[in-house]
Amino acid sequence: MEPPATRRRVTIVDVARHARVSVTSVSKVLRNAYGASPEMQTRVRRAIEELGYRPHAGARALRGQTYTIGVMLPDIRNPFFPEILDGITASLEETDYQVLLGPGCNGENEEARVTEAMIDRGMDGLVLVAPVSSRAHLEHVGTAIPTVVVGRHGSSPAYDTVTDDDFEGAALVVSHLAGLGHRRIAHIEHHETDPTRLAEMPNARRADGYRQAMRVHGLEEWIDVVSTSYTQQGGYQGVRELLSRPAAARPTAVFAGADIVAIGALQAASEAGLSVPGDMSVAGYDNTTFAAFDPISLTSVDQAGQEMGRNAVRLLLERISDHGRPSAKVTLSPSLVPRRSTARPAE
Amino acid sequence: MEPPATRRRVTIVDVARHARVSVTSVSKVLRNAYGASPEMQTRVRRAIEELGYRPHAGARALRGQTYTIGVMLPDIRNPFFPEILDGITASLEETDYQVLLGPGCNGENEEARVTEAMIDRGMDGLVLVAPVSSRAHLEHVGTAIPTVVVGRHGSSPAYDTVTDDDFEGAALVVSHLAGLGHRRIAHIEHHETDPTRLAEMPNARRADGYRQAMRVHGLEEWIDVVSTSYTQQGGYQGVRELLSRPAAARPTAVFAGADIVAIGALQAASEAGLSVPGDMSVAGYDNTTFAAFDPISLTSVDQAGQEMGRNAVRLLLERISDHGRPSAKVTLSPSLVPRRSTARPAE
DNA sequence: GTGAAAGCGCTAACAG
DNA sequence: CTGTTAGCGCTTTCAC
Repeated sequence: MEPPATRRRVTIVDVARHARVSVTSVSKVLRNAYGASPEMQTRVRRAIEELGYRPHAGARALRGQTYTIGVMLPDIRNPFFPEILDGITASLEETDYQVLLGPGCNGENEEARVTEAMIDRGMDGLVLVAPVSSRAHLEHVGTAIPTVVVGRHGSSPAYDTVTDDDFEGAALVVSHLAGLGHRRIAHIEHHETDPTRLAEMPNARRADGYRQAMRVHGLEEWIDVVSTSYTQQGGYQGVRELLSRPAAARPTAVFAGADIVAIGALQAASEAGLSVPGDMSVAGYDNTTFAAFDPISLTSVDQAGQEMGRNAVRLLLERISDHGRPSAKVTLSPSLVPRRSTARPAE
Repeated sequence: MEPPATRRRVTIVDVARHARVSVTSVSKVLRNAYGASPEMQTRVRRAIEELGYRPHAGARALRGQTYTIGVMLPDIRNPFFPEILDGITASLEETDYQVLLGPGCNGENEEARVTEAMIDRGMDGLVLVAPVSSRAHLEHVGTAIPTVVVGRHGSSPAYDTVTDDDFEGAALVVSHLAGLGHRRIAHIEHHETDPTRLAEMPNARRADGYRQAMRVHGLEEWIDVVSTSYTQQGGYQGVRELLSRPAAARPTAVFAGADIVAIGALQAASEAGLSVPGDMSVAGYDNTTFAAFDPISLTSVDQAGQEMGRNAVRLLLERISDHGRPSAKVTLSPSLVPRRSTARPAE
């Protein structure tokens, strides 16, 4: 089966000729720019319609905008991130902007490859969700192109920031569990050593929030953090480690730093013959659809991902239209969603 | 905090000047084109390195390639699709190509918006995963730009195709359940009315495969298809409907057309007080990480998503380098992964 | 083997 | 309000 040949693209010149106007006028109509009479507008729009014209983004990139927003998600498998994405795409739906995503990244090198690819493709703005890159790289990106960093603490003049109050979110979980009567509450965190990330990444803030809340509730002596990673595997290993201890040192409740971690934690508990919440309470973070899944029914912290996405777009569009405006930071408040995976500890 | 000003980009002219050669030579080195001496190559590469030059994709788009591959995924929440994506990105890792994803689509209009945006951005090739668009639109896309359609049956001269043998996959499930002694095996499908999609979409093929396999096993009289959708909600509704029947007409096993459907099915069974597999066996399709999750342990069909992605890239690169080559179709064989959610029916 | 120059489709400065 | 035109950064003839 021979593939059919491709036809030449319709250009702005074709439209201008067909509408019997200049290319400038067509360009103005395309960009809703000032200085095109209503009748000219309708003529041009009709010609565009009739010819099926669409502007070539590459050509636009050389002179102006491409009407493209790049979004970088760290892990497409983590069910929390689609929420942010939904907020972003919904906000952009009625505009001329198009969203394109980078493929999942794990590590600074891949992030750099993706962000640079987006810059090279003349994108008008970037939304970076929970990037792990160094502060210096983020500022490099923010300097080259309007950028919003989502889900990372610490602000910069070079980019805007939208974040959840992870410190408070962790406190909500600890308060909930302490209120149920738990004392030995353990936390499974994503291991972090880099000093910048230790200060800025959500996982580090959740661990800090956990420690602080434990102190506030007078549970200082039970502070118990297991360092693995924010993956299913990390949760599994974390609970295995907790269960390998002498019975008296085992926690009655586990606060997993993310729902995906809680999944692995539940798996390890199940394999060890423990019932949840009978033998052990488990709480997560992100309030993903998985947490709401009835047979699991995981207590979790809701971060309002869509709201984060909407805010990111608002800031980004503001900055695109005014490159000079001072950088801004938006912090949203999380809320706890109690479900059946947490209950009073056994006597 | 005032954002710092952006510097002018390094261009090919800067590189040429710095290396004391012509822009033509630099261009040749960039594209590994014929006609550049080894010493010229090293000089140019050194200049590129020293200046931190990266070619502007928009400018390239006007004359040649952009080294960008667009991937359209139908639903970022379905955990099967990341597998395909992994196969794609892994195959492209060592090349100069960059992958960009379209945001999740639901419906023909959104798909058209995304595919056209990708064409307008001068992408070199497209991988469309389980698109719902009309055949005509797919051919329109395939005519404009090298395209591989993944997970959809029916081939075309305008694009290449990679697909799983969904018909066989469904048969594997039915054979497994029939082998366990089940007679009343129900199937939850994604409702489809469009004639093209009825012939080409995987969900329709799975339903056909189910019916055919039931006949082969002499279970014709128990054929029982519930039409909902390939979502968690669809699975939930499907089982609710099955359970609303008189006891004698209820199935002892349910074949959900996708793991995400099985999730909802399990939820409905759980709410109805049924144990799985004690009171009802449940099987899915896609072998997602969720299926392997121990507390669930869902019997499922493995589609080798990464293999699909790798094949898609291979076909795409072939076609990019030879637009005229006849279109190809690759069909992969699925395999069954039995787990604890299926067992012999109760007496 | 190397380089000068045309031109891809668009935007924006400028002239009318 | 409308049109002419230079030029964005690159690839690609076509001379040399």
